[in-house]
Amino acid sequence: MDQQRRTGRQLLAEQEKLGNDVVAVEVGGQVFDLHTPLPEGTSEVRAIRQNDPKALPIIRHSTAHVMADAVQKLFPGTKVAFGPATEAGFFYDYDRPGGSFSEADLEAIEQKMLEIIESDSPFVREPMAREDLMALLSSMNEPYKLEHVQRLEGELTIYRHGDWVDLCEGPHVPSTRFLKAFKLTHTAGAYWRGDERNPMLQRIYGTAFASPKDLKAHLKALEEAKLRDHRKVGKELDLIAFHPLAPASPFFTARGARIYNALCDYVRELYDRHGYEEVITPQVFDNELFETSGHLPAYYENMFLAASKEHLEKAAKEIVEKPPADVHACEHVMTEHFRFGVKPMNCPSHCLLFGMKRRSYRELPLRIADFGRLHRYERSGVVQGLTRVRTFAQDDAHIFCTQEQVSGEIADFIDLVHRVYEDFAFQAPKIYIATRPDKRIGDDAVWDAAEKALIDGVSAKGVPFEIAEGEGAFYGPKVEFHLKDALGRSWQLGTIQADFNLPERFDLSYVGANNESHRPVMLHRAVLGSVERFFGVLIEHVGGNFPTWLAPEQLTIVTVASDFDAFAVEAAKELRRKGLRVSVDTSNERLGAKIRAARLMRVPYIGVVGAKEVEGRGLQLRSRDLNADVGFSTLDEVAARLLAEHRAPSLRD
RNA sequence: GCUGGCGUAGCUCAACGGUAGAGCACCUGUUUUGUAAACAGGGGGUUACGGGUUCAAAUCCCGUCGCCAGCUCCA
Repeated sequence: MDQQRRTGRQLLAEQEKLGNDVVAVEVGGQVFDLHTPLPEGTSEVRAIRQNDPKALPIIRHSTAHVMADAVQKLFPGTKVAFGPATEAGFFYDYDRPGGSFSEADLEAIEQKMLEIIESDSPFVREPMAREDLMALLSSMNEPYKLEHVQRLEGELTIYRHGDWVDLCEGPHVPSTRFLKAFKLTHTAGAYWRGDERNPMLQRIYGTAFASPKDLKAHLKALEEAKLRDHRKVGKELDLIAFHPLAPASPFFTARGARIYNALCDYVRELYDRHGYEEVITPQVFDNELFETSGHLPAYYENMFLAASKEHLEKAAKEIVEKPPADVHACEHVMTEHFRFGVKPMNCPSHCLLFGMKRRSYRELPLRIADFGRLHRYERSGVVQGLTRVRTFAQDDAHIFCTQEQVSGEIADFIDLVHRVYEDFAFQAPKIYIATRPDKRIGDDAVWDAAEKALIDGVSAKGVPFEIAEGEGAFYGPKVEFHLKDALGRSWQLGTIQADFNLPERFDLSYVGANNESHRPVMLHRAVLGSVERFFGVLIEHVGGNFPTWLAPEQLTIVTVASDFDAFAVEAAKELRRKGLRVSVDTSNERLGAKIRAARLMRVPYIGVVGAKEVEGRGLQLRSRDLNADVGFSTLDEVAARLLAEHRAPSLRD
């Protein structure tokens, strides 16, 4: 090794900074193994120690190698594919001749991994010429790695530990003994290279940390997150229900509907202040609409089609009289006769509405809002609680405006989104700009303009964003606002999308100041996004403890004994007259049991009524959020206190 | 849709080839109660559905439906 290119280990040793907790080194933002020669002339390095955040992906990736080693030792003939570190741990994909891995297999693998870690085998990096590497992978009978190497460019390296070898660019921990805390968590199928046309491999997920303490904390956090799962909490609090006869289609119970409507009413108040007009549009349309909008060509597999008996008869008749040549032709005959489609989005009907009248530039920007129910057919494997359903409503609106108005509308909308998320005490959302997908309508020049409009609009606000390549809607690019659920899964909620395509397809126009006809731009936007999804994420965010302004029941009045029931009922009536949501528990239970019941339902306030309260015409009030008895209050004081929290924070006077 | 797992009372779970059970919830009674569970009694199940194996199936096998974790796809 030449003098100029020393390793991180050598450098740190010279500087007496080499502890036994150093995992790797960082030079100018790049991470190297301790034993890898650093770029020429490097004299300053930063040691990445075990507790450094940058150590985590290294530890996890190295653990993935050890897992793959263990798997191949235990299950000969198993081939390996990819095995990266992820946000929460790592995985490795395998092609196992015998099929999948069981729970028992995972335990055996963990045991074998412990042996490998115990052996304290150094990870060794080895640059290799392409031909040698391909020969090596062929001899190892690793077709996936071989295929991968053919796609790779630049310097190729392998990593060894013990007798195990993997095509890998590193970096890795110095030796297996640095892996001190790991757990294999679950298995899953995963397509090779993420493409569903490819064979499905077996994936084993695991996680690893610098110390057993960190691992334990992580596993505990996962357990706690599970307790917040909106499917569990939503059921416990009697907010939502599902029935097998309506798969992926939530029922909102009376309590859940209260919250649902409170969310919509909240948005309606904002609409009043931001110049939106709410409309109501049909559910089912002649499919000609969806031909025009592009949904049938580009969104067909997500649409529910609807047919009447007459349509079915006509289709049947044609099929009997002129039998179609194949399945495809038969499908065509049927869809030709199934005249109706259930709307999957509101935009087509809003285009119809815009086009029904001669429009003036004076009307623009025209902001049309719609809580219309949408139906989208989602494949059975993708649905999930409230966050991915087949029927939902959005706090949807379409803004028809001039080119010049676009950036102003985007800026206003971003303000609106941030204000709303603050009202729900969410962290600032992560913003993505989703660009043109492969499956799309419209010319590239139009997409160029639309993408530029969004990027300019967001940039003007100075908020950070990332580009999500190819993730746009089929009709236009999107700005997406993402929040995470209790399990750390990220969901798109709000969005604003620039659309130059639909106005074109619907031939929309307005009369300008110059008395000439112009094409409007259309912005699709939603703040909550899907109300269903927002509800689900919100349940998890508040852990079922809905703030007073959303709580289905704001106050439960409980009586100490049945003698006081009459006053309790009277008090509830009086408070309800003031617009509060109040219930009375007159069940034949002891006070403690009634309090417990109300607390389990996460009611923000509990009011106890006994002899003293009847006499003073008030309640002994307990606050859920303060977790304390707040003392005696007259009914007027109770009303004032609750009414102060009765509206969203930003709407309070 | 794909891979794997799961489906027993309203809920949480037991029984894992040999008579379907518990706690909570529910109903009825007793109790009149002061801040997280009073006591007693009672009702409730074609073990998701359909088929098969077996003297015997909740239990084993096949199919359908649904749910869960991922993958692919998306608000």
